[in-house]
Amino acid sequence: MSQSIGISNPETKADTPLDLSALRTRCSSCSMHELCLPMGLGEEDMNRLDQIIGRRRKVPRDAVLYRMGDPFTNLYAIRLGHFKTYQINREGDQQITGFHMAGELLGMDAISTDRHHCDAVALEDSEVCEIPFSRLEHLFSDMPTLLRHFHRMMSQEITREQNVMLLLGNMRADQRFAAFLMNLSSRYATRGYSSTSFQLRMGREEIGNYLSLTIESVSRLLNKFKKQGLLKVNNREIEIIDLPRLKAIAAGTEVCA
Amino acid sequence: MSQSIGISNPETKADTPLDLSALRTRCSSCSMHELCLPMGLGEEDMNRLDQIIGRRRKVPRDAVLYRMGDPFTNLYAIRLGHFKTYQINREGDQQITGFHMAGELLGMDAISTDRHHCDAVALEDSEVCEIPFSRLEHLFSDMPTLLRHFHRMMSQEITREQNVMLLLGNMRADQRFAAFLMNLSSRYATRGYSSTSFQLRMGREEIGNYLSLTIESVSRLLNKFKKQGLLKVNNREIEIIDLPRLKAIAAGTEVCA
DNA sequence: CGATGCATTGAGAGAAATCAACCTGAGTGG
DNA sequence: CCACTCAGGTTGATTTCTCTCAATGCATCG
Repeated sequence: MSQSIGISNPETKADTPLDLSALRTRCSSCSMHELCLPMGLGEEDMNRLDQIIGRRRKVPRDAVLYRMGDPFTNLYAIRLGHFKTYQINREGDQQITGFHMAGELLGMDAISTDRHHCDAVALEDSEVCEIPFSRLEHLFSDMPTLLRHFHRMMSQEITREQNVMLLLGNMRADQRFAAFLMNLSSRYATRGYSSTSFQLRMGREEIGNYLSLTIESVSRLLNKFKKQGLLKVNNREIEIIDLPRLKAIAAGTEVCA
Repeated sequence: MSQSIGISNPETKADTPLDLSALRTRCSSCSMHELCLPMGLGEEDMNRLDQIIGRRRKVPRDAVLYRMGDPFTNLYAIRLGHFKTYQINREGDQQITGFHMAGELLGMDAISTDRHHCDAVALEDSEVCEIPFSRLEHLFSDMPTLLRHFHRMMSQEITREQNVMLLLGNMRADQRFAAFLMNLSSRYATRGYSSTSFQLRMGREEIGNYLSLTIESVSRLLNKFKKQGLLKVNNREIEIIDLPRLKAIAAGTEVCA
């Protein structure tokens, strides 16, 4: 379960010149740089940010990026792939607190205590940029644009969690599930992917855990939505047929008999 | 309902010299300065922070400090009193996202979009310090201690919300309520108040809303805890008798028959 | 091929919601 | 002073949504 992550970076292999590989991993050439930390930075500032980034590392599926209680040294920007974060309570059961995709920042909850407050695990083979927080702090003093965007990202995390609270607090099962799908849909859209056709990177159990539903309930909901012609499902492949109605269900405007 | 807040500051009355009133409202003389934004600042830095703080203003009970959608210009540090923040969904029902007390910062969720994401309402007559965010940002560049603590406070808000997610996600009614009481208890303790005897500043309905329970359930739980000798209740007056057992219930270690 | 992991489907149980009645105390006004 | 209202809180009976338990299906894999 607690698979450790190798330091291997296969990109530095024989036939590729070193600087080319370095180039490929720079912020400026990353497809996420308009969403991620370097958003809005000029070329020079982006280079300075590049220089403090420890390394880009691969995180294989199911590997742990960090664990609750680990000392906090780095933030992680997701370059590629998907992660889940979850907390574990004393009873030993976990609560998934979020699913995260490329362009998002992991680890901000650790700043307050210098220890990570949750586990982060890759849902598929992924890549992250390691951002040493103390070095990032040094940049803040003369890169106000960077600081401002960092604050926006933290604030965004706060509102994201507020929305989950709303979801867990006052939504019925069908609303929750619809809201979950709508959320994925819009996040894929901002990343330039299809908003109506995508693959779930997490299993039913993980969806259920996140939404506080049982795996059975998730299965039943998926089936109900399918029967009502709202979407097509094939294992983890989702195609949304009736986006407006699904939105309406998520909003509570429409009830799903 | 939407009571507007007067600009009145009764402290500038005749027999009190102006600078004395100014002195009384400075960070250095505020009992919360070891919890609040100025934590860890030297005298000089604290003065600089003082200078950008717009005004200290009174917020009467039930008055709205800000409303969802309002443009974001200030953060608010609570000097005195209690607030609730809540979101409203399209169906019109509200979800309380937090109860906030002196020393805490309100409005951080607004940074990401420059609009407030929730309403903030005083639960009792309260006082806040208005902190113009753009002026605060100017201070960051040469007050690293301030910036660092600001980051800690944002991070703290993220972990606070994660804990609520855990609460809403996998706790039973009695656990939620016990966890709620334990949370208040420890927060009063850090503020130098009794951890076992305090007054609830919110009604049963607000507690229920926050914990996603009905008002009836809250009432029954209160009664059950009372019968089991865990606490004494008198309207909003709470006295915790068996703190360890209440903690155990919150943790799920012990079940409350 | 059975084994294993994940997903689906059905029947029954349970925790909390809903509905409804009632209590209590503060405030109001005759 | 007492009757009245009204909001907030309590208590009891019933319902409902989702969970739990159990069986089954359906892929992948050694």
